[in-house]
This record gives sequence, C-alpha cells and structure tokens, in this order.
Amino acid sequence: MGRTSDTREKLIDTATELMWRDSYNAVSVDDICKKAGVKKGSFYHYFPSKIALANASMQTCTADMKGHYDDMFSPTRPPLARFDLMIDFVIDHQKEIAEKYGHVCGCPFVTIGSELAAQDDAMAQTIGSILDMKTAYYKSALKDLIDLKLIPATTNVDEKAQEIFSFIVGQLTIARIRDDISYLENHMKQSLRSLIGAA
Amino acid sequence: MGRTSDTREKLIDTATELMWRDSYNAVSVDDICKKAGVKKGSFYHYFPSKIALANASMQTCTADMKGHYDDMFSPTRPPLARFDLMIDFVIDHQKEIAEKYGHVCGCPFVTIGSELAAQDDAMAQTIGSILDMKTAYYKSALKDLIDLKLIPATTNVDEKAQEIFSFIVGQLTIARIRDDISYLENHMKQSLRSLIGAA
DNA sequence: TAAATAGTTGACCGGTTGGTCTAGTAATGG
DNA sequence: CCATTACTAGACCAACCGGTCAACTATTTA
Repeated sequence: MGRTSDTREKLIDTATELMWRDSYNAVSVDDICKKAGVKKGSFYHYFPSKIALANASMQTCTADMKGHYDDMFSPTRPPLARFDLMIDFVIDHQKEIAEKYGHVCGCPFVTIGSELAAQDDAMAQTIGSILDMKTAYYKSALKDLIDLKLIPATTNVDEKAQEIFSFIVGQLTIARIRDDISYLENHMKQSLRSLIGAA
Repeated sequence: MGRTSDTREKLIDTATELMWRDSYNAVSVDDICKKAGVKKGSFYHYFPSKIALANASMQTCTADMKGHYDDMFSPTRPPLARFDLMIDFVIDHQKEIAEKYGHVCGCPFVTIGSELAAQDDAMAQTIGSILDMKTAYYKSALKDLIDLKLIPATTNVDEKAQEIFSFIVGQLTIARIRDDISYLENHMKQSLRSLIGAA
C-alpha cells in the first residue's frame, strides 16, 4: 500500500558522507537535503530529528562493516592472515573514501562518536557497542594465535586486543588530521605485527 | 596607555573548556561570551573570528603542555621514567579535566584537530606541528634507551615513536567516547612498557 | 589635567538553524 | 476504480548564527 522510495537510503548515504567528511555539527539538515535532492518535509517524514539520522547512519555503517569483518576474521583463516587482511582493507577503504570525499576521513565511528558521544546518550551507546564488537574480533584471533603457539600462552588477550584497537584508532585519527595515509601504507602492517608479538 | 584587562585570557580559557568538552561547531560565540561574562563587542575586539579564538586556544594549550613535557622528558631523567611520568600526568590530567568539565575529554588537539583540520588550513598546520612535537619527545627518549642498551639498537626509532603516539591517541580517544578512564588507569602504563619493548 | 589610547557596551544585521504543518501526489491492494 | 496508505512539496516559524558598528568609559602617560 502506498508508494515506495529510496529516499531514506539516499538521506542516510548523504548524511554519512557529509558527517564523516566534516562533522555532525558542521553539517545542516538543509545541506543533507540539498545534496540528497530531498525536500525537508520528506526528511522529517523519515527521521524525527537530525540526531536520529546520524544514529541510522552509524547503524548502516556497522552493518556494512560487520559483513567485511565476519569474512576477514573468519575462523577458517590463519589468525595472522586475518590481521593482514584487515590492514589491507583499512588502507584500501581509506584511500577510496579519501578520493570520493576529498580528504582522509579516518574511522567514522571515532570521528562522529568522539563528537556526539558526549552530546547524545543513545549515540554513546551505539558507538560503545561498536567498539566492543571490534575488539571481539581481535580477541578471537589472538586466542587462535595462542592455540597455534604463535604468541605466548601468557598473553593477556583482553589487554592485547585493546592495545591493537587503540593503535589502529590512533593511526586513523592521525591520518585524518594530517590528511595523509602514506604512513599507514608504509608502516601499519609491520607495526601491528610487532604489536601482536608474533614472528 | 589605555586600560588593561584579562578578557582575552577569559575568552581563551572558556573557549578551551567548551570546545574541548563539546566540539568547535557545537559551541557558539554567544555561548562562549555568556560563560566568560564578556559582551560580543569585546569578543570581536580581541579576535577577528571564531576560528581565530580556537587557534589561540590551541596555542595556549601547546604552551602549557610544552612546559610539562620539557620537564617530564628532561634528558636528566632515566628514559623509561620519562614515559612513566607522562602516563601518570596524562591520567591525572584527564581525571582533573573530567571532574571539572563533566566528562572525559581526551586530547584537546585530537578532539578539536580532528574536527577542524579538514575545515581550516591554518588549524591543520597548527595541529600538525603539535603532533610532530609530541613524537619528538618520544624519539629522544627512545634514542637514550638504545644508548643505555635497554632496547635493541636495531629499533626503528621513528616508527616506534609513531606507534607510541598512535597508541596514546587511540587510548585517549576511546576513553572520551566511553567517558571512562578506568582502562587507562589499569593498563596504560604496562601496555606502553610492552610497546616500547623494554624489560 | 587633558589628550591619546585601550577596552566595553548593546543594539543591530542578514542569513541560517532544526523543526512543523498542511495540502497534495503517486502507488498499491481489494 | 476507488479507498487507503506512503510519500512529497514547500511555505512557514522562532530562535540562533557569526559578525558589525558607533557611542561610551576607564586608564595611562606626557
């Protein structure tokens, strides 16, 4: 009943682009509508508020990310290969987004999360659970590394996973600030290897 | 000649608080003026624009930071002690700011830099040189560690300094998003030790 | 003490903000 | 083919945005 449309998706995609590229507060509802070719009345038909759109954008990003990570961190892969694959993916993704959006953008969850977590409780929860999800991938890979005796059995998996995650978040954040991914390209994979502590 | 006042300083301090706590674009000139008890006319007597205030705020933060870091990373200290001192300082500072501002705020250069580097070229340069400064401290400490044979002479100092910096930026960013410094308190010092690779 | 100077005030500006609302349009199912 | 429903259009709103300006006040120095 009634007609269908892709307006909702267009709004989410456009919001992701603009908010990830600039920032939540630097982008207006009018900006998003104009770029998406959608009238304001339609915007508020789909979303009760601007922050609700940001939330939907983060959830779409999460779903996209989960698909890639489930594949890359599949238990069928050798655990070290999972990390290598991830680094390649991160760099390729950053390169692609930088070309499409005009500059290096870093991690969307961090860029938008760091701005909004303090501003909106629902967003803080959304982003928090995404961070938990990412470390879960690292933890399982680290456990497999222990089983394969590629890292010491005494390795504190929780702590190591946090270290890896912090390192990646930091690298991406710095790449955004400098608008430069060359450091990522040249050193990230081998730095991560030494961080993991495997040969 | 003419009178003197601390209005400029009050504006910078207030701007630092509000922008570091929330974000550049979430805070208005009116917000800053109101909180600082300054009228808008005075604001534009001291600063040509809002972004100029943000720049002045970053420069004040840099000067404050430099004083602490010059002391902590003094060549008279054992190099490992420098890092330990820094971690203690970072945690204490975060705790103090969180209490004063209402939530964990992370690194001001990263929070504000990540938002504004893409928006303003002057800011991108300001922040970029601050990042260079921080890694310079780490590099000199790492060189001293090599001289003391506490880490392998083959250590790539530039790369290691970047790793350390990324790790710290990541930890602080995550602490901000989660509004929680307990992880920093419990693991940061020992994680950094293992990252450095010294006993 | 008076002129020069530094700082303060508040009214004002045009444009933009997030958000509302009503009237209308297109498509689907019965 | 028509009623129900999903969607769209765009005018409208009060509050707020960054920024300007001319008049005014306090202070210092010569």
